[in-house]
Amino acid sequence: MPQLSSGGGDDLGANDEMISFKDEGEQEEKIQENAFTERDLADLKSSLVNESEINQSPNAAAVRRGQQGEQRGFPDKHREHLDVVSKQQDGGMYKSPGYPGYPFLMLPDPYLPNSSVSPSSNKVSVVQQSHGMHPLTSLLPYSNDHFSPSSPHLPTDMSQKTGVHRHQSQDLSGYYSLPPGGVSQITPSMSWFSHSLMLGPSGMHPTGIPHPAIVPPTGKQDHEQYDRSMYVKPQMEPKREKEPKKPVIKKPLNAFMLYMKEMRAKVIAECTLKESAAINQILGRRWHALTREEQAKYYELARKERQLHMQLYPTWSARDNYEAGLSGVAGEKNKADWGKKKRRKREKQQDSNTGGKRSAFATFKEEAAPAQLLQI
DNA sequence: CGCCCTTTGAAGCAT
DNA sequence: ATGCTTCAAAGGGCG
Repeated sequence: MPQLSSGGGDDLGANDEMISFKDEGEQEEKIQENAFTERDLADLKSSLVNESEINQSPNAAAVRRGQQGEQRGFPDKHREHLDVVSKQQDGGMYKSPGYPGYPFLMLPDPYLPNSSVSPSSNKVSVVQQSHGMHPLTSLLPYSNDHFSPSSPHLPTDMSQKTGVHRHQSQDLSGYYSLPPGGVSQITPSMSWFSHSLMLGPSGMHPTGIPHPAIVPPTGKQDHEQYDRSMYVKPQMEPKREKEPKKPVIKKPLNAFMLYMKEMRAKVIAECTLKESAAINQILGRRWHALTREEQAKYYELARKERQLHMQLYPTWSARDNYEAGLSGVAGEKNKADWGKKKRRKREKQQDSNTGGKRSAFATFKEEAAPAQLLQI
């Protein structure tokens, strides 16, 4: 996470990051900044008054987030808050989940332990949603009641302590049919997860059907790729003859990623841009413009995804994907590649510090009249 | 073909 | 403890 600016004054941290952007969208930027500064006081107050405003004070939600510093502080604060909340709800987190619509809670009965699952339903679910449509999207728009304990869908024994244990709970395995040894055998990755939740238990279905989350370790995995390879054409892998590569369990999506997934399509529709880098910039700005309450929804979702991810893959570590890289194979070569990548990044940073050449994309941004984007 | 770009946040690693 | 790095998604651009 972006390091919290320790109150170091610049709270518009984004400014630095957005310099080139600012040129283009100065007007909009100003408007937004003003709005932020205006909100600052109120924001500060509200945060001092009650960090649980999310649940308790809808009005406070109107208070928008302030400058970057505070914005950056929020997630942590909020996380604390969420922890508190989850502690409060504990024992009840999955018993009475805050999000009725959360995939976790959307497990269709057929996927519950004693139910049978029709292959067809599985197949359908498996199809990647139209791009930009995160499976979670269906949960959104969230309403306040997303935060109110309510769902009866989950078994009481799903409850857990806030600090989610890394070991497999019996209950879960019951629901997700995790193989006893674990994770290495099931490898849904996160789209994964949301998918799995909607589909039913786990990437590896009780029936043994793999999940789209299981990312083939063949370089950049996109959904299409694993949707196809994992579900549609299981037999269509001529290359695969080599040796079964270890699938990659992907990182759970963080709040912003979830937000992006949901909003991307919308943004793309609103402006005709397709370039992800540009879209992401817009989304980043929009993210900052969200109210705390709005963001809280995503933080909460992300937290739940992480928890479920931990439960599904107790032994998984983000580190696995470090060394494995996108290839999914943790070998010497990949370690080497990893090193290269690392080096590249450092070089890049040095470059930018020393006023290195600008990226082609920067140029694109300037030329592409981002005013259009900024409006969005 | 495969990396880059771009965003934020989580997690791992290095100091 | 703090700061840096990588990786999550996405898809056009580019060498």
